[in-house]
Amino acid sequence: MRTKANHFATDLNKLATQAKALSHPARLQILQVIAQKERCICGEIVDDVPLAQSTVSQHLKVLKEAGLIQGTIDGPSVCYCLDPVALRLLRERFDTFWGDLIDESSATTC
Amino acid sequence: MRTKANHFATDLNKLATQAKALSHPARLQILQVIAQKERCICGEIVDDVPLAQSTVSQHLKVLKEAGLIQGTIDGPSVCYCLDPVALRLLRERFDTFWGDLIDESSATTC
DNA sequence: TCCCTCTATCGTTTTATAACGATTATATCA
DNA sequence: TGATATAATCGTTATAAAACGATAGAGGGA
Repeated sequence: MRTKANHFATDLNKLATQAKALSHPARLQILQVIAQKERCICGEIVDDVPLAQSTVSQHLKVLKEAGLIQGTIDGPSVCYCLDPVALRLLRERFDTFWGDLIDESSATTC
Repeated sequence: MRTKANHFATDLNKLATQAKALSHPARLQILQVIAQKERCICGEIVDDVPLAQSTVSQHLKVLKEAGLIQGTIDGPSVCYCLDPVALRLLRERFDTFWGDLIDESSATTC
């Protein structure tokens, strides 16, 4: 799609990009699985998520490109773990956004 | 796309759906504009956002379907405002999700 | 009534997503 | 070296998303 993403403020772009990484239940579940196991390889995620290996790999790529997880090569497999710093930053980004919204609109209705 | 959304837990589906509503910078900006003005009509948003009227209307529909804003007919125009309850709920949903992730992965790397 | 304003919807085009099977590349192990 | 395991990538298909112009419909004023 021809998104006019460059016409918007950079902080909104960043938040939107990372929100998009969170916009699929499989990716949310993958994050939970990684968190639960602390670190794991792709195959373990495939066992827990009702999707084909190639699809899981694709979702992992999206999460990695959003900077939410890290993957390091470990022999024949790849070890995935969360990126705690990025997640904390994202959480703060969201909190700032909520603050902007909710401070100003205390309880207004229309 | 043939999303297997029904194969995932309902809370993950709900969070993913609302994250998707936040996954475009225009929609984030629209939320900010509404919050700033407390309530406003579509035309005011069109003035603030670099998109055509029909595109803004489409984004408003997405936000309304996600339950994040409300729109009531006001004469010839439509008055939009945030849904503070829904936004608070969404924020809590996110916070629960962050808690799940970050409690378990204190500072693990791979 | 006629015109004007406002916004939703329609139709269209372009691009992105989701999903899968099949293939490829890289390591480890025998 | 050859076989196996692991995961990324390729190719394909189907569907959704983003954007716009044009149109339609509903109200309010002259």
